[in-house]
Amino acid sequence: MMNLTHWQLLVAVADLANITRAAERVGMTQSGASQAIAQMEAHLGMPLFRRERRHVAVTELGEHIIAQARDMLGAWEAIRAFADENQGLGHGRIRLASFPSAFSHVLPDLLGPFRRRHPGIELVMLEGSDVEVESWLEDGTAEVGVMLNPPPERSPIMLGRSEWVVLVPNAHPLARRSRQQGVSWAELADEPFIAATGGCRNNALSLSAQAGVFLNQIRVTVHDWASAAVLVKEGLGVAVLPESTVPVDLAGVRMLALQPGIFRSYGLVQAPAAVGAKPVQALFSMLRGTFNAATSTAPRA
DNA sequence: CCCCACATCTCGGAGACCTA
DNA sequence: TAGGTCTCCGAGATGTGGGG
Repeated sequence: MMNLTHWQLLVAVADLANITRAAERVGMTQSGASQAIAQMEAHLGMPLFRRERRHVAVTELGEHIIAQARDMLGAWEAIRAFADENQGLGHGRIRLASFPSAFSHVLPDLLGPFRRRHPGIELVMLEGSDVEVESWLEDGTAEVGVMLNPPPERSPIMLGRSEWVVLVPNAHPLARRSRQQGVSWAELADEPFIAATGGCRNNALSLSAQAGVFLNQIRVTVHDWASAAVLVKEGLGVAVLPESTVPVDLAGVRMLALQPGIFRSYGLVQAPAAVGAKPVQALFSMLRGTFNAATSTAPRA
């Protein structure tokens, strides 16, 4: 059975001459795309692509089929545009406010499908601290925002949950501990510390204060979580950040649990004044479909 | 309408092959 | 030898159709 994604994949492979990048474009994994193409070729009973050394090329028969696939997708886009216009979704604007780490880690993957689905709706990104985001939602500057630990009464779409971890250089004595054994705030009080805020009031400094610990050796304060991780790698000190913001390929750094554990969750909420607006409804409807279908696989941020 | 069995799809991991 | 690309395989998720 072939679905719309299969046809989009076919056209993407023809455009990009690369199965991996075509898979990314249509939101599949590379292996899934490879199998889907093989399946389509089997279904149609003819090879559509030639697998060459560094790329894939369209066969003569494939050219004919892909041309028809383009026509078909074009017709589908026209149908969708008509449906959007009919529902008042042909044009509009959503101002989306978020703190920086969500902008860089979560929102690109999340909003791509919406942009493709509703090209007439403009998405305006507003970057600020978590305090600013809340204020923009209240005064109507933004229609939608990413909130930390959003209250259930705001019916948030939960985007993820992340554990706060301690990063230490591999050469540091604490690096000999197991991850689970972890490190307490008290043990960090006199360590050279790299304070990262991520643009949030919820950060290592506020969390240590809540734990009743004063960090005596703050060497540097940075805005970006990833920068703090790099500074740890350089041996400037230790840092405490949400695990999901730690670069996955960071060598030379050990990650330990913070004891007792602290978690942060974050979700997308609507501004009170925007509830009921059609573009916002369309965005939430699409995202709820995504997250309800796979709540256990919500992306990390 | 619900449940169950079967078919299909998608994913991650492993491995083969090739190039720089 | 490392890195990039593709295929194959097993497992889990999802969709579909039939029976009660």
